[in-house]
Amino acid sequence: MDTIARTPQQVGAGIRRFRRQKKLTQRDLGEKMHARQATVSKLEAGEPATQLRILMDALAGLDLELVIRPRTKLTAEAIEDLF
Amino acid sequence: MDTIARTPQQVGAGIRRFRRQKKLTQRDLGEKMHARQATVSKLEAGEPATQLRILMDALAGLDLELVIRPRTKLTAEAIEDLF
DNA sequence: CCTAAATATACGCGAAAGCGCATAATTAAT
DNA sequence: ATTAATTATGCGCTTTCGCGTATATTTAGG
Repeated sequence: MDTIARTPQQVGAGIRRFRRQKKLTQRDLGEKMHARQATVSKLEAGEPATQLRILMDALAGLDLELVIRPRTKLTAEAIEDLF
Repeated sequence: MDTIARTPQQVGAGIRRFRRQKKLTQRDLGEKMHARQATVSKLEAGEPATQLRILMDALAGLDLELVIRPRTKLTAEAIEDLF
């Protein structure tokens, strides 16, 4: 359900997962957050220079939020999530 | 303990909170993540154009991770965290 | 108080974002 | 197989990063 992310790639993958779960296209999400489809594409690809604003706007558009917390010891299940 | 973030400002505030908890200066964190003290300053200030790479490097430097999850209904306690 | 430490801010630079616009390339559906 | 839908990429442009370097400004200690 929740997604753990430690790299830009994992952040992008998480966004994509939730977007698809809500049956939205990149264009749909882009409109909600006033960004181009191409920008959503780069975010989901894990482009490391993506701006924080883009990430937070995407999260808002998907009704998601971030939690910042100490790194957890990875369980077998969590390790799967990283791939 | 964990920090909820829905805006760049809240992300920055969370980073700052954890950094101070670990008794690190912006310079210390900057060295760990190969970034300037000034860059850490902007991240913590919630500069919305901060790059995702900078955020993830800071989290790694503080041994933190992100969780992406559906927005929660805010409890009284969580509301406090947002300020 | 005074000073040292920590944080915020500034300038010039090269690199790259996100933009509008447009089009490949890939995937899904019939 | 075809076609439609979705996603990835490209170009020229403006904007802003993060960098090195340096300096205000604020905060914490003695």
